[in-house]
Parts: sequence; structure tokens; C-alpha cells
Amino acid sequence: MRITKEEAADNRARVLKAASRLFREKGYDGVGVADLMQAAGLTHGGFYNHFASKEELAAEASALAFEGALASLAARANVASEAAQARAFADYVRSYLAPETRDAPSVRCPMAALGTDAARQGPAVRRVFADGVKRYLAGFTALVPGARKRRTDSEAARRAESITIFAALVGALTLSRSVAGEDRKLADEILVAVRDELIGSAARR
Amino acid sequence: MRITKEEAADNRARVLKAASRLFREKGYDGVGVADLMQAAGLTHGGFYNHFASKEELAAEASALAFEGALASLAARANVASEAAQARAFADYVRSYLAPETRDAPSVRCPMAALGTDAARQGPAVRRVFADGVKRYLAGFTALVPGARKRRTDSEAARRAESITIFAALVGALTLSRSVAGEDRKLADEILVAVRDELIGSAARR
DNA sequence: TGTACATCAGTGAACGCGCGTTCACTGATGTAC
DNA sequence: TGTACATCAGTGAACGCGCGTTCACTGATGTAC
Repeated sequence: MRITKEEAADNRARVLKAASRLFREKGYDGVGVADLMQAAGLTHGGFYNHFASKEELAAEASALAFEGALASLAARANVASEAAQARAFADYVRSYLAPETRDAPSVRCPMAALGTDAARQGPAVRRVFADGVKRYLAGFTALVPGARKRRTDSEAARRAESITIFAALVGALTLSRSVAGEDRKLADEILVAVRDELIGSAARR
Repeated sequence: MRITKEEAADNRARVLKAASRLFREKGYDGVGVADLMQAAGLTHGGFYNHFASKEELAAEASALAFEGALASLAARANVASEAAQARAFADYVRSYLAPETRDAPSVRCPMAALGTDAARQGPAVRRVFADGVKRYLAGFTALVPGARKRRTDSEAARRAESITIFAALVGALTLSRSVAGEDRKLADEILVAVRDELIGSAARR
């Protein structure tokens, strides 16, 4: 039952998208090839028509997740006025640390969802992460306000500050998720605390 | 070949300690029961003489890892002078974000090593994490300097700030580890940036 | 204190299961004429 | 444009492997007398 080239490409894309979500939700080892194919409406046997191995898919799926993360940055960066940038930054922090984000890892930040896992994966996945983190940090630095106010600051200082803020975002999401199943109050407290600290601290500059 | 009660208790403790390290290094799913027993010099069959299941061991091993983390906090907290507390805080941050810490997850912070994994584990492990994070945050807040200088600050503000700082520590370690295998320069930059930001920002208060 | 026996930590084979991967097969698509 | 055949995406059974867990067995320890 051979199918159209476009259909095949479509199927491949659906497997990739499902993988990008499922890996973030359950971890690389938490999802099997059969699950992934089923999520795309296919049977497991055809997997190797599209991907050389599960690890190759994991690398491609991680890259797709990073594309999404970078796109969500790009959608908010490069605004005109300083006030608009401050708002864009605050919006981004609020969205990143929303309880809905914590409860939907499958469509959110790959670094928070798969960061620890990625370090234990093979070279293909690790390369995607190294590249993705590098590009993400560059984009995030552009989103952090303060460039105009603190003209004297070096680029290096801006970057160091941006890295720290992003680390706080990743850590907050990780911590909140790790306790959310048992102590929702603590999980929410973590998100609110870091959100208010980061937004408040940016406004105070 | 029955053995002494003390020997048996010793064996159990060795399995537990090995598990506490190996889980942090390779993740809960990255280590098998046979590996754990072998690390303690035993064969896999006897595992169930000591633990009801792998998950129960995972919960106990996680609790042991948290004990270590809490002990490392306690060793530095409760100092006499404000200057001494500032130094203790800076030392802690330097140690937490040292490259050696990044490269030795098996003996370091369970939240950074297993935070994402824990959220996907069963209730026993999740309970240990919820309890551990709660206790750790309380201990960490006591370590963060500023209590004396900012007398007007509420306890809530102190706590929110401490949570943010700790989130930055966890996030920095996670990000650094996720790229360390492929881009050591970026991995080091992340550690240095967050370290200097946190220590500098604490000193400026 | 000495003896007889029950206990139980440790061993290693075995079980069932799910995993990543392979394979023979199907049949509609793509292509050569 | 029509025909004949090669291609190849998808199917589902099968493979080998490692996993968590169980089990019959061993023999020194612990205990009852």
C-alpha cells in the first residue's frame, strides 16, 4: 500500500511533532518507538523508513522543540520603545512561569523539560542542545531590558545578567514541577516568588 | 550462606548509598537493579530481601541524597556575624556552581540531578521530593545574607528572594550540564556568569 | 555451655514483559517506454 | 496518453536483549532447649 510522497512527508512530520511533545512530557526513555508511531496514526514497523534510529529522531525532535522556543522569543523581541521591551520581558516571564506552563511541559521549554536527560543522551542529541542553548541565550539576552538605561554596562555584563535570569526561570520551572504532584501550594509559591522577583528587579533598574 | 545481622544491615546501607549516587548520575531509569547490587558487591537476586521494589529504593535513595544536601547547608548556616554569613553564602554558591560540581552530579544536589525525573516517578519518590525541596528551601533561606541589613523586609520577601537565588543555582547547573559534553566553554560561561551575578548582587545589598 | 533446628541473606537460573530493530510481504505510486 | 514494471511507505510478526521480579536452593547464623 504505497502512498503519495506528500503523504509520506506528512507522516514523517507528524511523527516528529508527536516526538517533540512526548519526549518533553515523558523524557527520552519514557516513550517508545511504538508509542511515537501510534501518536502519528501509524504502526511501529515503518519507523525506520523515516529515521535511522530512535536517537536520530530524538535529536531531530529536540531541534524542533528548540525552534519553537526560539520562535516564542523572536515573537517578543525587537520591539521599538524601552517601555515596550520592559512589557515584553515581563510578559515572557509571566508566561514562562505560569502554572499552565508547568503543567504542560510537552509544549514548552525543552531546556527545562529535557535538560538533565539531554546530558545523558548520545552525541546527536547533545549537539542539538549545545547549539540550541547557545542560540536561545543570545535571543533571550536581546529580550532582557536595560540596554538603554545602562549605557555604561558592557555587553558581557548584560549577557551575564541575562544568563542568570534565564537560569532562574529554568530552575523555578524544574523545582515547581518536581513538587507539583504532591504539594501544589509550594509549587505555586516557587513560580510566584521567582516571577515577582525577576519582574520587580527588572523594573527597579 | 547466611550472614551476620550487622553484615546484612551493612549491605543494605551500601546498596542504598550506591543507589543514591548512581541515580543522580544516570537517572532513575538509567540504572538497573543488577547494577545497583553489583555496585554494592552483591548479586541481583537478593535485592528484594532489602527493598520491596525498585521504586521504594528510589524513594529511600532520594531521601538520602536530600539528607546530604541539607547537611551541606547546615554546615554553613547559623554563623555568628553578618560578614561571616556573607562569606558562607558566597562559599556555598562557589561550591554549588564549581565545574567539579557540574561534572560530579552523583554526589551533588538531587534537585538539579533528578528534579525533572522525579516529577515522572511514582508517589513514593514524589513525596520525598516535595518534602526535601520544602526543607531545603527553608535551610537555604537561612543561609542567604541580608537579614540584618534589611530589617524592614518581611520574612516573605526574604523567602521569595532566596527561592529565586536557589532557582538560579539549579537552572545554571542544569543548563551547564546539558551543554558540557559538547561546548565546555559555554558550560563554563554559564557557571561563572551566575556565580558572579549572585555573589555580586548579594554583596551590593 | 552445648546441641538441634529454624531462619533468612545471598545466589543464580528463570519468568514475563517491553523495548529497539529487522524482515518478508503488500499494493498503490512513480516511472520508463 | 496508455501500459508494464520497479519502487517503496506502511504492516505486523519476529528477533534478541535487558529489565524488574520470582523462586528453589544453600549454608552460616540465630535461637530454643
